[in-house]
Amino acid sequence: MTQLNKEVISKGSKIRLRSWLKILKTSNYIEKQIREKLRKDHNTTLPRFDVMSALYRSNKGLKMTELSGALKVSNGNITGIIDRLVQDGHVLRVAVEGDRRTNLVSLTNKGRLQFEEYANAHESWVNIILEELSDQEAKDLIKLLDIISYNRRS
Amino acid sequence: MTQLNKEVISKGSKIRLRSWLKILKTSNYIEKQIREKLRKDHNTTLPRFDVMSALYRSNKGLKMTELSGALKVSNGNITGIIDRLVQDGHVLRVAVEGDRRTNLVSLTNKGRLQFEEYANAHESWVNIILEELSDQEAKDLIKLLDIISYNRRS
DNA sequence: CTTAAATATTTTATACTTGAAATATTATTT
DNA sequence: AAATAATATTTCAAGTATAAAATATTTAAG
Repeated sequence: MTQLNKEVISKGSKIRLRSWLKILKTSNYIEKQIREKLRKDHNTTLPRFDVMSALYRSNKGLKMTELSGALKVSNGNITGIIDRLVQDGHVLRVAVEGDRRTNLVSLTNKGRLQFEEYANAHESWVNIILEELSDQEAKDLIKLLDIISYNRRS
Repeated sequence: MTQLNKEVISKGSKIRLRSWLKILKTSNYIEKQIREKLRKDHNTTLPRFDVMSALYRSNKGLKMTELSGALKVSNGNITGIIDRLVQDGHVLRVAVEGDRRTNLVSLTNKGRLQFEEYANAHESWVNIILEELSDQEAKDLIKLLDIISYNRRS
């Protein structure tokens, strides 16, 4: 390999590395603010919010495995989060007749109302955090990020 | 507020929300692959990699508080990670004369060599994951993400 | 100089997170 | 039908993460 080639490759390499570090930094920066808001203003956590969000979008409820699949986390993880949401009265585990392995998890009325509150607050926080981004820039950003996970398995 | 205004605001609102969800999804997607690679190929973890990376860039070592500040994590968190890195022989806690509260943490030779190995692997993983992104797109992406944290305190 | 304030770090309690092992149940194969 | 495979979930051990309390030490004020 020539010296020139090495440089070209190395240059492209670094800009992609920098892109990733920037994505990570931005993501952590936003995530941190949201976690803090959820904790302080609503006494909840991002994982619980995410689980409730997935349940909110489904009518009939979700199985544990469907939840872990949707949020791309481990099965064992979901168990603990659901345990706590059940304690809070936000979520219910319902036995499925015909298959005693499965539980269908769904929001209680309380959980449903609570999530709507969270979701409204969440949307306004995000708008404040991203207020410097124009509509067009937001669209461009989505398009660029789409390139990265274009041919993704999931 | 008129119906039209509501719509305009709501529209802008949603595109920013979608941007954030996309950033998060992309970041998690990449992070997950890197964590898995670090664990399987190098028997280490992302937090340890991050700590070693910060130490690698500093000559004289860093105080615990400087580390937690640099990585934007809690003080108590760093304690545990350093404990494990010390056990591995990758890192050293050196007493600072003149202030017995402080320890200066730095990489051992072993840790320094090890990190260089990690870093090379890391860069090539990132290049593979982001290979669909052209140099120009990578630059554009960075520019857009910069807008978000433009007037950031940190 | 001695109390009070500030700084540096660790400890603690709680919650997340993972992958792997264990359990339980259902479906399939012989 | 009995053994085997597949599916659904929980349990477990280890590591990460936070905020708050506890410790230790240094600095500053009176």
